[in-house]
Amino acid sequence: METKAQMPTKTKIMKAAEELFAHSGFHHTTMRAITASAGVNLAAINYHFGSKESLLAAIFDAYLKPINAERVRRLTEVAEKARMTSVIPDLEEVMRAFLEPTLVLFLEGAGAEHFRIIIGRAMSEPNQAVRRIFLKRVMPVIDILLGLLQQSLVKSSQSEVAWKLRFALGAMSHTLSSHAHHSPFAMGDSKEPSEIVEMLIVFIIKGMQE
Amino acid sequence: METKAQMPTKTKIMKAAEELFAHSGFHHTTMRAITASAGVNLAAINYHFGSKESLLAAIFDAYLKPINAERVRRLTEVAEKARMTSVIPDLEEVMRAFLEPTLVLFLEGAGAEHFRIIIGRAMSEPNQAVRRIFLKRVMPVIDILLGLLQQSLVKSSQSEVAWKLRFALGAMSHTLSSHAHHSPFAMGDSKEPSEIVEMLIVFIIKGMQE
DNA sequence: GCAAATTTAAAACAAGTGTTTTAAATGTTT
DNA sequence: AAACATTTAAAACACTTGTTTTAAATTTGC
Repeated sequence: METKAQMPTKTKIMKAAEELFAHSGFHHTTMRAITASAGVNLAAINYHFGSKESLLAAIFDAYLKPINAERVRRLTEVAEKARMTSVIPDLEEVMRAFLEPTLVLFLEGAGAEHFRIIIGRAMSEPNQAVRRIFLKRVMPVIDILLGLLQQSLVKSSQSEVAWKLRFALGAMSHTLSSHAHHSPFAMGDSKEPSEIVEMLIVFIIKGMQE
Repeated sequence: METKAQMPTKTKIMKAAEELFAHSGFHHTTMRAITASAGVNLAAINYHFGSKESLLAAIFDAYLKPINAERVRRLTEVAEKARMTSVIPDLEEVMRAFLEPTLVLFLEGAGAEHFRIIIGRAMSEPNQAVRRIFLKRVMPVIDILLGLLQQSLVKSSQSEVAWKLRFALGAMSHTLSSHAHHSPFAMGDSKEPSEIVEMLIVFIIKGMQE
């Protein structure tokens, strides 16, 4: 972490923490490692954020608030269209409304490359506090999504829909958190991020279809 | 953890560790918690296993050795059949040969209920040591599987096949590690484990198909 | 029965953890 | 200039971690 000379301390801390949380996980990343990497004083984290957990929550908010707003906006749009035309919402449209705002994390490698690993791992986090911080920010959107999916998948029971969504979220989170070090098998990196995202969406929609 | 009065200490430790690793993750589970739950002395882990990491490796071996043997047996069978009949291996047969031996962890709830959470989380583990222990035992089978998949998916490039497999493994690992506390959304538990497994396999095969 | 392996108890070790404190210095706002 | 917020330095705090040690007890194998 260089090139953050003129950033305010609070931002320097968040950027350094993102990188370290992504690389080593929440628990294994120490306050001292974060502040050392950020080039600030150890006490600065507690001064600005109150605690290590609140720092993570601040990072989640920074990324998830705009993403969630866009997810809700697009899901509402799909729901509205279905209501107006009296046709059940299209599965592909529903899933794209949820997936695409999330997967921009995969496309804009600039600042999001570390956070996408954090969020990709959050769902299966062993640490309960971390999981709680994550779920609190994601559950409301999942509820909206589930409601729409139950309309789209007319032949599937409520629990079948929920399981299909779980399979889909598993594929997505696993893809988000995949990076070189982490990869069980080297894949020809000939693929552009946009191609990977499109492959994932197609995979999920085909899998969910009745 | 009760009902392990007459077990040897080594077994008591492994069973207690399974439960705690599944519930709280590797890093967050302490040696003192394991030995207390097992009802044995703190020093017993280092006496029998040498270290905390070796204890985890022993747990992986106990489950993964028979599973891997069955996976290799079935994958070889499919490859042999394809060779004999001069027909490309069938995608569904290939994936079932890999998935079904794994997913028995989901069916036989008896002893495997904790380990399936451990293995489901292993792939996205932040802890590098844990990931290394896991990958060392899984990579050889993945290599065989990838080789067969590249024959089955004739229209897909090498990297497309690898990505499809990654999506599939994400869905699988996420399903394996799912349990009540961990669930972002309550799903009507009306589904039998065998139904869930079948839904997952169908989801994956449909998603991978060309 | 004897020797070896196992198990226990209790304590200590060395290192690392998040957090807090005190005091001084620096920056920003008004 | 004065008042306030920010940042630093350095140390300490209270606690937990995996591992090791020493010594005594118990069990097991031959």
